[in-house]
Amino acid sequence: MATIYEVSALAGVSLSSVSRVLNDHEHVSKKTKQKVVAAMNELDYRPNTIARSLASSRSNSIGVLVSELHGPFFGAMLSTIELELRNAGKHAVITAGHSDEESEKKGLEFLIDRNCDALILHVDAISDEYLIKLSKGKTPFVILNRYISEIKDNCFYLNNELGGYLAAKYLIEQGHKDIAYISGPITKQDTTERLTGHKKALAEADIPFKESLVYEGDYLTESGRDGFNFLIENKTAFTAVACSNDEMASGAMRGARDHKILIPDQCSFIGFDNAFFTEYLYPQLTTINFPVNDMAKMSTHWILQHVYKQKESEITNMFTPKLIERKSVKQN
Amino acid sequence: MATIYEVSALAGVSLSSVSRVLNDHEHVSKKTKQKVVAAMNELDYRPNTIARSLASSRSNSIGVLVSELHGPFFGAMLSTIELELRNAGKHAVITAGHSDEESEKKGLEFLIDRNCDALILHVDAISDEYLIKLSKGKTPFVILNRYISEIKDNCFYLNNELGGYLAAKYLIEQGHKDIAYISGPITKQDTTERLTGHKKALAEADIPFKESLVYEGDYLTESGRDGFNFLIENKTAFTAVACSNDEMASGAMRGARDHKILIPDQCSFIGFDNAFFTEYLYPQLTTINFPVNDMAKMSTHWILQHVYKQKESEITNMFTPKLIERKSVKQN
DNA sequence: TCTAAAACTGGAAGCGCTTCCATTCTGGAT
DNA sequence: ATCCAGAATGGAAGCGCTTCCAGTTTTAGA
Repeated sequence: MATIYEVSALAGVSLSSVSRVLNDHEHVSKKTKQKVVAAMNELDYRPNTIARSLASSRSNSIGVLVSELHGPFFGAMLSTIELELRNAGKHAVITAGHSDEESEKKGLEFLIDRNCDALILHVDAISDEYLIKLSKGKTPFVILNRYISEIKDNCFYLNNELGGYLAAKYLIEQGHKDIAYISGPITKQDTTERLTGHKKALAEADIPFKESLVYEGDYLTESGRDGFNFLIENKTAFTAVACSNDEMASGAMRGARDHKILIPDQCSFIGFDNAFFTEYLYPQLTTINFPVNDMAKMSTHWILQHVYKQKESEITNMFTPKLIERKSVKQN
Repeated sequence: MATIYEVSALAGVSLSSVSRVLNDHEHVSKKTKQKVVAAMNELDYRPNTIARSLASSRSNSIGVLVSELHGPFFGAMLSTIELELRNAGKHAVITAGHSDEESEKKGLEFLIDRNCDALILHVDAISDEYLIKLSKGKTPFVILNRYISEIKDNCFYLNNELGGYLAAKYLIEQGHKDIAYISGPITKQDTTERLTGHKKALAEADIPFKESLVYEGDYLTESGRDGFNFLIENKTAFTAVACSNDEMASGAMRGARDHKILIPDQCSFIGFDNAFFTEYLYPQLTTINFPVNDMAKMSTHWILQHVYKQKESEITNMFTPKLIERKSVKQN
C-alpha cells in the first residue's frame, strides 16, 4: 500500500503539499495539484483513514445507538442514517442498547471510546440527567424520539400527542364512541403523549374516558393479544381499539379473531407507526404514519452541519404524524 | 483525556510497560501491573483506539456489507452480528449494497479503506470471480447466503434445496397435488436451489411439474400478489401455493383475498424464511425456518477464530432449514 | 520599477500508541 | 558463591498522516 511519502517522492513535492491536495485545501497551485493527482493515480494511492484520524483527531465516524437493530422502525431508521452518512463520506458505527440502562451506557462508552465525531442516540433507559450531563462533554450528539427541554435543539421527535389525537378523532368521525386503548409501557414518554392525544379527542367529542377500556402493553405483538383478551373479559363494551403501535394492533387483531370477532365489521382497529407489515395484515391496518425516514435524515443533517460544517439547511425538530386510511376501521 | 504518557509517569514505569499491561502481555510483574492499573484508574485513562489501530495495524472493526439494513431478514442478521462482535470487543461498520453491482463494489472499497480487519458480506450483484479475486487480497472475509466452490470455506449458507423440498413435500403430504410456485428472480442462486428442491419433491411423488404453475417474482410483497393474479388468470387449477419467501407469500395471500378465496380452505400457502411477521398474518403462515441467527453467529465465530485467533469452535458452513407448521395450509 | 500583500511550498513536530531490541534483574542449578 | 536462562523493564523508532510556522515566490497596486 502506497503511502503519502511515496506520492510525495514521485510527484516531487513535499508531504505537506500532498496532504493539502488530499484535503482540498486552498493555496495549492494547479501545477502541484496535477502532479500530485497523477502520482496518486499511478501508485493507486489510498489514504489511510486511521492515520488521518489520529493526526486530525477526526474519525469521520458517527456512532449510532438504538434500542434494537431489527424491527421495522429501527430498520427504516438505520437504513436512512447509513445512506445519508455514506453519501457525505462519513460512516456509521451502529450498536444496540436493548432498552436497558446498563447496556445503553456501555454502548455509549463504547462509541465514545471509538472516537466517534458525533452520536445519534435512540435510548429509553438512560435518564434525562445523564444525557444533559453528557451534553456538556465534548462529543456532540442528537437524540431521537425523545424530548428533553434542557437540550431541546438536539432532540428530534414526533408530535405524539397529535398522533394519538388523530387516531381517536378518526375513529370518532367514523361513528365510534366506545373506544378501547392498548398502550405501551406508561413509563415511556411517547406512550403517555399518545394517550394524552387520545383523551383530548375524546374530550372534544364529549365522550367520557373510561379507565376500564385501557390496557398497558409492552409494544410487542403478544401484549396486543393479551390486551384484547383483557378488554373482552372486562365487559366494558367497545367497537374500536386504538393501539399505540402497529405490533400490538396486529396482536389485538389476532385476539379478536380468536374470539371469532369480524374485523372491521364487529370491531375496528387502528395502529401507530405505519410499519411496513401493516400492509400485509388482513385487513390492512389503518394507522398513523411516523415519518421515521425524515427524522433520521434530519438528524444526520444536523450533524453534518454542526460537526462537519457542511450543508446549511433548515432544521426541524418536531415531526408531524399523519393518518393512513386503510381497511381496519368500519364506518358505524 | 489522559494519555499513556501520563499513566506511565504516574505509575513510575515506562511506556512499554503500560502498553504491556494494556494488552495483557506476558512478562509483566504483578507489582508493575498493579501500579499501572492504579494509575489508570486514578486518571480515568481510556486508551485511544485510533492510535492503537495505527500502531498495531489492527482496527478491531469488522465491515458488514448487506443488501439492505431494513427488512426482517437483515434485521435479524445484523442484530446477531453486532451482539457477537461487541461481546468480543470488536465493532461492526455496517453498510448497504442495495443489490447493485456498482454500489456493492463501492461499499466494499469503503470498508476496506476503513481498515476493517475482516468483512462479512451478503452480496448479490458482485460476481463470483470478483469475490475469488478479492479472496487473494489481504482483508479476510466471509460470504453469507451464497456458495462459491473455490472459496467454500468462507461461505455460510442454507441448504436451500432441502428447504424447497420440505415445503413441497409437506404440501403433498397434506394431500395437495396441484401446487403453484411463486419464485424469486431466477438469477439468484437461492431461488433456483429452492425451486430445484420443490421439483424434487414433486418428482418423488410422481406429480408432473407444470411450467404454467410457476411465476417469477422479485421477493417483494407486491410481486406475490401479482403472481397470484397471474396464476388465477392462467387457468391451470391449483390448491396450494409455495412461495420462495414470506413477503411474496403475504402478497399472494392478499391476492387470494381479492378474489374472495378463503385461506386455507380454498387455497393453501406456504412461505420461506420464517420472518417475524409471518405470525402476524391471518392465518398465520406455515413456512420454512431459515436459521439466520445461527448463520450470523457462525460467521462471526469464523472471524474471531481466523482473524483474531480467539475461540476455537466448530465451524459449520451449511445450515439446515426446518418446516414451521402453522395455519395457512389445509389438509385435503 | 518597487513594495507589500497574498499565494504557495517545505520542514518538522507531533497525534497516542505498539513493538523490536537491548539491558537489567531474578532465582534456581551447580 | 557463581553462572545462566528466562523474566522483566526501558528506550526509541516508527505507524501514516495533519498542521503550524517560516520561508519563498508570485501578484497587483502605486
